[in-house]
Amino acid sequence: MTNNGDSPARVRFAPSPTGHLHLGGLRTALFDWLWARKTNGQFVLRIEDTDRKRFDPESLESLKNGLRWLGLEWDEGPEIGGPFGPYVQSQRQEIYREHAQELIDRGHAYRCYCTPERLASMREEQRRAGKSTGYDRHCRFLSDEEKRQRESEGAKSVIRLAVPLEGVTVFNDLLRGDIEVENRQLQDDVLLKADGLPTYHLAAMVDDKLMEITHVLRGEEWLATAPIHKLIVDAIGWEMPVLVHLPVILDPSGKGKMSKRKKLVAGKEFLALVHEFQDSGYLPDAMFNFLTNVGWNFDPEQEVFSREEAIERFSLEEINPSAAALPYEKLDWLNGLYIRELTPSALKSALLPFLSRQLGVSETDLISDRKLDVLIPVIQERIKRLDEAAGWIDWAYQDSDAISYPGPKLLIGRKLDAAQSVDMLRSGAQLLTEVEPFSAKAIHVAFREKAEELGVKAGSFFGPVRGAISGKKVSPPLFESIEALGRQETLQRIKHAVAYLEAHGATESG
RNA sequence: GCCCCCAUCGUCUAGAGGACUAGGACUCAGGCCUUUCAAGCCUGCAACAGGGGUUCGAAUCCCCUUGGGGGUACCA
Repeated sequence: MTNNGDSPARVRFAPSPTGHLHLGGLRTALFDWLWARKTNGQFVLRIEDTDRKRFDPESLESLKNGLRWLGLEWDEGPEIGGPFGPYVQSQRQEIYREHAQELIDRGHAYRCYCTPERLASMREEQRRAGKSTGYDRHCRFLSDEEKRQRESEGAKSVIRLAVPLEGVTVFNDLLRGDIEVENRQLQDDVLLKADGLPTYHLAAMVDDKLMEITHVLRGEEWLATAPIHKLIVDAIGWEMPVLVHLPVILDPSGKGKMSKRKKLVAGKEFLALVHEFQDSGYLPDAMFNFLTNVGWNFDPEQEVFSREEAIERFSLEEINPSAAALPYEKLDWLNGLYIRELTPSALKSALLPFLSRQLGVSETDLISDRKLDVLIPVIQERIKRLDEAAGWIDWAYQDSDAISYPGPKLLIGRKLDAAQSVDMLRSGAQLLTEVEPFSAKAIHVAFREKAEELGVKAGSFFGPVRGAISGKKVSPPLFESIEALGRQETLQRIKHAVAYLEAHGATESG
């Protein structure tokens, strides 16, 4: 029964388009994809749009974008088709209806005429009586006479599964083994709704069979309904696919299932939706690496690995059945690692949309901007997310007179007073008017020599200049920054800083 | 309430009866390096939920308790 990885598996990711894809869903898809690739099988994308009330047309794009972003191309499904289509459940209504009818014919299902109102009041009564809620099977034992009566009245009906009144249902979960549930704990769940559309229970079982799915990977929230699925499959006379219930992903707080809402934990905002991670500048490769190691472990001694390595080693049996919270800090660390491994030009193109948006400069202007070529290599090891780059270099995109100093202190070197700092700035300016070529390297050498000549520490000398050109106390390495800015602009800023210090610095000292 | 699942450092995890003085990673702390900030390197803090069994021997197997999670819809 267990597929150990040699025979090609057919797995499916079957999201319902009711909202944006979140990381839990993406992780399920990732494991699906990994298993399909590992076994040289197929990864099928199926859209479970049987809930007309919650349907959100935009979410379909979000879903597909998320999968593609991570590099999880599907072998069959929407847009590309395949031999088992259609892959959208709303286009398969007739198939479900036939199977529901077959179930009725065989005595495993029945029509229920109960109104939503009756069901609601029934539940209300059950609750009041302190009993557990559940359908009371009112219509299951209707006489033929009564049924004819309802039909002639034109009463709306649903089709419910006739769960055996006694006995136990046993199903197998690959990670947890056999699980037994007493049938009296089960409900006569609805299979076909009044609008003619199936519920998940029916639709998923029918499609998994018809699409020849061998392994079902799904969230643990489905574990409780697995007996129902086993009953349905048994009733039709089919075999169950291998079931693998993936552990739920918890909120960063470790409390409760991760929701699609942003959560504030310890004052920090945590992301949950795939597009949010995309917009924050997480790299697909980093996310792939990260997600693969939640619920499964590549190698306890090796945190970083490629997709190919992951495919090679992945196995279903090794999946950890216990729920896990996402280690966000580890994601940031990994993302920084992947950013550092990029070539400067690859990083530049990855950065373009972020910089353009945050700096207000068009992408085409940025592509030809020489400043970026100098600055990107030096901020590469300083950012963990792509959206952090702008904060490191925004000063280079402001006009010199737009640079505002928060106070004289920024321009005063360590262990120096304002007057001495002015001297430092002037020395620097003098150096910069003469240095040739105007490159980080040459500037560095000149500044070093000057610091020695003046008998001051490098930090005392460089600090005021850094403040002068960037308006910040923390900035990218000084000499690359100066090179990026260019001689004229740098001198301009130093001049401004000197003027500022002379006007405001009299009373201050370092 | 009832049913089901789960349980190793703060977090992600390794561990499938003796190789465990419980390993790795992130975070955090300290140090080195250093023009700020990073990156890098080194060191350190930190866990088998509790109680009973089984066994010569238990983080590993069984039971109970506790804790956490999921389900309890004409949602998926």
